[in-house]
Amino acid sequence: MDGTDLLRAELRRAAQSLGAPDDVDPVIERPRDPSFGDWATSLAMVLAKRLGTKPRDLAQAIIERLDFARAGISAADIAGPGFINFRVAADVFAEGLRALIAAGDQYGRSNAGNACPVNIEFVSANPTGPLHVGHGRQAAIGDAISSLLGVTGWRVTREFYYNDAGAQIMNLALSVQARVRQLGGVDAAMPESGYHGEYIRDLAQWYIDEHSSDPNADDLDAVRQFAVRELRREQDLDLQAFGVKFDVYFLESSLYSDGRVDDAIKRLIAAGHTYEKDGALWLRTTDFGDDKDRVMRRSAEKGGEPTYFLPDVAYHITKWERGFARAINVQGADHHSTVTRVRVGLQALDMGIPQGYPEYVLHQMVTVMRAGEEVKISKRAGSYVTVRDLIDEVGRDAVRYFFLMRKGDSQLVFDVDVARSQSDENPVYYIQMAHARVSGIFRVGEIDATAITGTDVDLSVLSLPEEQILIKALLDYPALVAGAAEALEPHRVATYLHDTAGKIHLWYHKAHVLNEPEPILRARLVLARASQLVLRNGLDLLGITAPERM
RNA sequence: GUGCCAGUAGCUCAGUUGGAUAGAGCAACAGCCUUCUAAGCUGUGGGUCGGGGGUUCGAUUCCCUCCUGGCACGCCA
Repeated sequence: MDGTDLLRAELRRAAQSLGAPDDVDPVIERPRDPSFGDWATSLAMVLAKRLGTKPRDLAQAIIERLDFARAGISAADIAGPGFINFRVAADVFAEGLRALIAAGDQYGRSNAGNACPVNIEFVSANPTGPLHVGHGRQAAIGDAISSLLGVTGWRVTREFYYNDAGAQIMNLALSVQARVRQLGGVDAAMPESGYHGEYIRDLAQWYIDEHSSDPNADDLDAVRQFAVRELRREQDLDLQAFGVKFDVYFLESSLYSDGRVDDAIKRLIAAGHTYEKDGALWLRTTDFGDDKDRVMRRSAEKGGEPTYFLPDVAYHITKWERGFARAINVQGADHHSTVTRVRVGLQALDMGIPQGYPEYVLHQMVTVMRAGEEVKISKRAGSYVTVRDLIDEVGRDAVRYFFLMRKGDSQLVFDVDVARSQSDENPVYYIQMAHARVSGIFRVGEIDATAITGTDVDLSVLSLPEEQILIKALLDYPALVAGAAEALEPHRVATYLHDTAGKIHLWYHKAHVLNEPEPILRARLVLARASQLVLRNGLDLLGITAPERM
């Protein structure tokens, strides 16, 4: 509800009376320059050619057929090549502000999702090391998307998938084993593609401390379980420090232990899209648009094990069968190649899963700069910046905002030195400061903000340009949230908040509240309360705190 | 070679799904604290929207092509 529904309906009616087709859908937007009006439409320019008239003439004809009262406007005029600019009737803003405050922390919510269950998988780091900056970006984006879908009416499950089976885990176990033996004075070699991070040495030491009966780490299975458990614990601490909570932790190993991987093979074979070649079992993914067929199960001489893509398919079958009509995977762009394969694998089952299932939100890589040089992120080489490092250095709120302020599909340069040295000038403080300032009005004035309603207050005295601009921005919030949720783009919220915070600072600077004459005081308190609520709700979506004072 | 993403101010990035004079932050320069927080505000300078074609009333946005950077293309995960 952004208040344009009535206007849109009126425009449609007027256009149709002039011969426009039934499906005409007028685009209504904010004019670039606020002095043009409150809303604008390009309708006349879009329709002019089809109706065989000049844009400005058509605009005039449309205006003449508009019922201003029903559309909730007080004026309409033609500008430029054929725009129609509208002024909203004064009481529309006043009613909007009252509705905003009445909604409180519910302001911005909608019901687009209709309580439909949606699974959002993110982070899903292998338990082979601490979470690095790339995981941080993913955690911030995934959590924010979850929140966005939550407030737009979806029933959200946040899920973390542990790849705790397979070759990488074996690598991890062998790496720890080698370090244990080295600590014991044995000249043990690290595995070919082992993990060289410092934390492996720590793990080895802990293993020795806790397993006195196995000083040489001969029990590889015990080493593996120990390492996975400890690293999961570390990752949990990282996520906790970042304020991210998951509803479900799904273990890849469970897919094997409860037979779902085998089951997936049987179902794919039964569906008839498989064949054997060179001793391996293949899936004819080219039938579904892939550029080449994929191996599902290796040949005997290669071990006869399923390839990674099979548990991926089995895993996504569980999402579908657990009732998630919608599944969203937030992953780094380096996982791009899995998108087609997972979807194609699900299609090959012929079990009615939609073609675009699951949806993917791929974010581009994070480049870390330190001391003017790029830090290569490599778990195996052991050089990278962890999420915990960043949080310790610049704070949780700033890290969250930094990861969310850019579009996911552009690369992100995280300069650790800049983030640290300029933490006081990080944009997030600008937003939080706006919240602290309007909160300060209530604190200093000893006024209960929650008692503000706006009823019985004459809001027409909010006539400063800064006030009109701010009111419009606040009333845009629900549409902004709906758009960001639909596009799965939380950075829009970050951009909006920064923009709106600027309008609040401007207003705060220009217009005093306390000690003003009663009518102005009362009206401005309403605007302060509305500003506070929008900032608070928006920051909450991004997982960022809204301090009352700074 | 193929596919995906990106290229916008000195730097980092937005740009409401094709609209009006392309915007922020940082950096630079000049100002504003007896008044609810100066972590703020005001002003100045800064652009071939990577290049070239096309589509149309209108293109940073859509299509084609080329250039540059990133990622991915395995019986690795």
